[in-house]
Amino acid sequence: MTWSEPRRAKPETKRAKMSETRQPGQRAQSVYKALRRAIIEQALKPGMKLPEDSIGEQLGVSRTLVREAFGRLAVEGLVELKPNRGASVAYPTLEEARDVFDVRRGLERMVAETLAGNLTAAQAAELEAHVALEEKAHGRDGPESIRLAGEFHIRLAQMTGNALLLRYVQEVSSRCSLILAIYGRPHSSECAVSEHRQLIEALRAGDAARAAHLMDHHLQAVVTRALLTPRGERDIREVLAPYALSEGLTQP
Amino acid sequence: MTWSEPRRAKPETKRAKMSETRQPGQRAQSVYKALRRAIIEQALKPGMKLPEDSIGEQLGVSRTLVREAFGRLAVEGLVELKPNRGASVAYPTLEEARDVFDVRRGLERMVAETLAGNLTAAQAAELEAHVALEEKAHGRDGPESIRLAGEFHIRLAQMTGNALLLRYVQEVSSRCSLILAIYGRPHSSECAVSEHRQLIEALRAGDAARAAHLMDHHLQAVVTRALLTPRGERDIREVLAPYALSEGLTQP
DNA sequence: TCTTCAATTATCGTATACAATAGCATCAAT
DNA sequence: ATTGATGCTATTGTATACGATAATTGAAGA
Repeated sequence: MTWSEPRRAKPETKRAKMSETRQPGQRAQSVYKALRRAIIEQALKPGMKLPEDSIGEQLGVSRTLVREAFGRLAVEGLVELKPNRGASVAYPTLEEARDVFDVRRGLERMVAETLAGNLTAAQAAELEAHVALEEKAHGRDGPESIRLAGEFHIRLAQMTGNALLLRYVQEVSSRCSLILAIYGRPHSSECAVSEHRQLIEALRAGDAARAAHLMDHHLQAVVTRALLTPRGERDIREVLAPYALSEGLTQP
Repeated sequence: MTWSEPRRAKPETKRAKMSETRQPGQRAQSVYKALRRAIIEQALKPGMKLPEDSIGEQLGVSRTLVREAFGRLAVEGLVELKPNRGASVAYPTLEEARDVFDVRRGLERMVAETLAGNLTAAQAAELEAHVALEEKAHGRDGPESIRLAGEFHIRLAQMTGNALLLRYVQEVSSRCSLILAIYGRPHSSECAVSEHRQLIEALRAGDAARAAHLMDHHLQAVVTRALLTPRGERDIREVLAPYALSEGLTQP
């Protein structure tokens, strides 16, 4: 590429945003995001071993960056990091699952209370549009439906304008995906569309108490619809874990 | 070292916990904890630059481990990580500060609601004892008083038995320390002892609504007592930040 | 044939090496 | 004297190297 005016320095400093020029730290972020998505979409299944070498090789980076990503994912509870035994996709216990859902209910209640009466017209419209999408994708296309339902909650959190609240909601949402992958029914509808509709209505009306209440019960419903169903202990892990623990052994 | 019974395999697997034998990953953890404490105790002041080399040298580890610690601390919002410019102790804006306090109020309300009516006698007694300590350290020894007040909230979170809730409360507490270091009054009493006493009483009585309400107002009081006092923009940073931002510059 | 021990291999934990970038100082030109 | 360019230095981003630990496999003995 030739520059018509190579003498002037300033225009160059503006970091050309060409697709080729990846700024540093970007690749680490990419690894993190790739793994995160893979876990949430269950391409990497709960409990699966995550060797640093093979993953780095696959993604075209060194172990260093993979390790960095593991660190972040471990903080978020998506991978487990055992000393000298490496990383594996987290396999939350039922107790941890309950903890996550409890916290999630609390956080999303905050979201509802914050948003009640403070939605702009544009925001309300966007939420309605989102629910419409959910309705369209309802019966067919299971994964898409699940993704949309999750996104609804994320959008709500974003609308609060509270960055920390958003981060926490994202984190518990991710972990809920994992949890439902393990303990959820195959076709639990996740979020009933009508419940989302009612919630929007309450937010619009500025009825904080009702909005919070709806959100709380909505998430509670998700739990009872999906969770609480160890579905026949489909995994030997679940069966053996208590025995292993009582013997002081670590589950493989 | 000689083993009297080297044939039996089981006793060996118990990993001897000799003080000399540091298990791997331990050193990384140590670096993390050291930096965390240093930041919270304001040995490392907000905005201070954190060069990887010097810190690693000081702590006797390589940049690798320092970097790992930075990653975790960045997730928790205690350090800021800018590409190619390294790490520095976080310097939360007033807006971020408000976000943190809002989330904290929500989280601790959860704690209060969870604990109300569920305190064992032993737990109640421990809390009373803690408050007694706070009272003793009230006037004198500022730092100690602040530490105790913070610990009270951590102990409450621990008593819920919800590991995730505990982690979040710890995180927001850390960040609140940073925030108060920047925006707090020199001698804000932080937590009024009487408010802690009232809270314990409500928890004991099982009055969830009153407990939540007390907690909420207690933390709100902390904010108004301490925060909201940019104390005369004592730092040029605060003054220049908006201008720098509007010009796309990053504050040094 | 089954158990037990030992050697091998795979993988991790940490340090170091090397390349890239940003900040700074020096110096020339107007 | 001030402004802008240019090379130097410090520090970061990433990869690789090496020692240490755990998994595995194979062999030997019962």
